[in-house]
Amino acid sequence: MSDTIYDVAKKAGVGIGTVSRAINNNPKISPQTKIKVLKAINELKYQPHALAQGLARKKTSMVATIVPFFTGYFFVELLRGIQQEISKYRYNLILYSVDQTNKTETFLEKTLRENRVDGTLLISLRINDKYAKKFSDSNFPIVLVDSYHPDLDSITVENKQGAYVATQHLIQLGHTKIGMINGQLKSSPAQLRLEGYKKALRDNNILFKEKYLIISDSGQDGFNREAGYQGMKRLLELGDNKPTAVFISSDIQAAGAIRAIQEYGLKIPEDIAIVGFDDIEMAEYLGLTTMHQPMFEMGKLAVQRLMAKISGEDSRKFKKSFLTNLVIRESCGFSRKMPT
Amino acid sequence: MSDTIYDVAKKAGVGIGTVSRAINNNPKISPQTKIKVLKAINELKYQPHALAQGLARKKTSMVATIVPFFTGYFFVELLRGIQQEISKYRYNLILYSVDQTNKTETFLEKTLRENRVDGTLLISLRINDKYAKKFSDSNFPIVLVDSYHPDLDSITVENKQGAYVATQHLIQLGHTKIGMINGQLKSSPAQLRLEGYKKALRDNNILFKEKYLIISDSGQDGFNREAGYQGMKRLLELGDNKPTAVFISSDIQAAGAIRAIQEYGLKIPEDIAIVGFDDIEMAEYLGLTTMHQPMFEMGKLAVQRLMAKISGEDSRKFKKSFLTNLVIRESCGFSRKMPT
DNA sequence: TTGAAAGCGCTAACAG
DNA sequence: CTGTTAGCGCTTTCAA
Repeated sequence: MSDTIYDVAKKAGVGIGTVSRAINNNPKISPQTKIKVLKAINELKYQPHALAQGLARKKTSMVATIVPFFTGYFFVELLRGIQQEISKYRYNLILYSVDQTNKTETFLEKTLRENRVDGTLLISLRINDKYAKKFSDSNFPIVLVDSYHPDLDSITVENKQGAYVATQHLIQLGHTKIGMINGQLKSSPAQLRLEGYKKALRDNNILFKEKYLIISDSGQDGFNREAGYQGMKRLLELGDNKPTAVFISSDIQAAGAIRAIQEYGLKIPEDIAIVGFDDIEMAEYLGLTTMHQPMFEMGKLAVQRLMAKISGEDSRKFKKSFLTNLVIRESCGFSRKMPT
Repeated sequence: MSDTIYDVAKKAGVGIGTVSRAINNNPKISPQTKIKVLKAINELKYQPHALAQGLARKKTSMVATIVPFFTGYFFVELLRGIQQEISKYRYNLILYSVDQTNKTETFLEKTLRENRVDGTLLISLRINDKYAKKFSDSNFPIVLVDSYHPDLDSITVENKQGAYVATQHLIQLGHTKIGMINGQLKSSPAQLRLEGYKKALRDNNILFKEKYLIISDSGQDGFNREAGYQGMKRLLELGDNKPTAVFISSDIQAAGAIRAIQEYGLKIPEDIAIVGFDDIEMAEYLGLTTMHQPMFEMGKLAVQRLMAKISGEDSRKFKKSFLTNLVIRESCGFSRKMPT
């Protein structure tokens, strides 16, 4: 089929070892022969067989990225960052997506034992202690993104701070009846965002009211449109006692919530102000004030850390948490000049 | 490091050939020994080394998917379909993304010569004749999705029909001054959508006016927000002569166009009706009437065809074009009961 | 420096 | 049926 290292060797009139040295920038080769070999390589348009190289080198030049597809579109930015950075290292990305039917662990197991990849990136997905320990013990490179485990490298976002800022923003605007629509508490971002919300209330001497807190129970993890829609409906059914502002723990839920508000014939922000979390692309079109997560940067950093692990340059545990920042649009009553 | 086939063989007290047979469901093995081997495999939690397997079998169990990230979010659905289907075949997906700095051809070359994958899926990206011929000649499995080349398998969408239906819809609503905002004509979807638009006008005895046609010139290929924003501005600057309805060749451009319309203080659909193309998730929130493309199904089919090629079951050229269908929301003056 | 040869871990052909 | 052996295409000693 395609040419092998033997074809190149023959053409250049050298041994295969020499060809290999030429390819791998091995110094143990004279300039002349190197040129000769390179010439043969060019003429044959020879490319080393990736698998054979991988087998011999004991490294694959591939990393796995496991993402949850049901999470919505917010990981796209992350993926862009990952891709861009990964190609700098001349690595390839294998994408595994997890949905309700496939469990994360299948892929973790695969990634760990099949030797197909040199490392893995786990996105927005929980890893249980058993696997965390496995990875940790085996020293197999892994970094968690938008997920946290004490034993592993992780890159996260300041969920608590973000929720605090979001809630604080509502308070500064004069609101005191502030609700929250959250995802399932089994996810740690959901827990932390709840903490931030509560802390902001407390710091401002506003009493936390159970009835103002909605924990979505629809769908996978509650971070979806339908959940936001239902959640807001429940809040609106409180009638005169309903909150005048709501912190919603994801933009996608906020989108559903907006629909519910519209169906009730209410207006945003006059009747009810909302602030979201994530800053997905859609947020701009919804005019949604929200907490921006630097997904692209997180993706980049994740790759850098993973590469440091793979190359063995740096084996220390690494934890980084990015701050989120408030993006003010129209859903809280502010109206800044729109950027195009 | 991790166990090899030799460890299993030793443990089971058989030769490595027998282990291999057990793994690969080779019939030339007695049930008893197979059980014995499988037991050893389980105890060792042995997993065959993917690269070694690939090298020996001359197949990698991986396919490459090359996507343009600048195209926006519409390929996410496609990716979901691809992923879901690919895992049924126990294949892995390598994702390459092309942006302005990397050219498609780098990846095509890689995919073709590096033997890292058994086949490739090219998404929404043009392939030049030279490469098309290369792939065609080499018999290397490739299928184009949302892109077309006569020499290769391709799965597309009926762009012309879609544009026709979209324009026709506007005409039926009574519009006669109908504009179009299109992407760069170098992309074939853009060309075909223009044809469909023109044909609809012609069939209804409406004169095509050059001034009503905007070819976006901003950004990569014109299929982006900014392009839609600028395009709509130019249309609105026509003043009283401006169109009363516009067919916009992608939802993402429509999003930009909507912004422009709002800035002019005009209302949709009263002052100007618009219909988009793609039906990306955001369209629902924009209340955008648009042409829906069955991305998920396209992704599935693409994988099925690719696998048929890889397995050699079917080597005929395959062309399939999916119909798009009109999704009526609010941007044209219809208002159907909202689905939640 | 260079060529030859020994793996990397597996599959498949070949004897038995 | 089963064990042995020869590759798959490359990297990396080891002598020369």
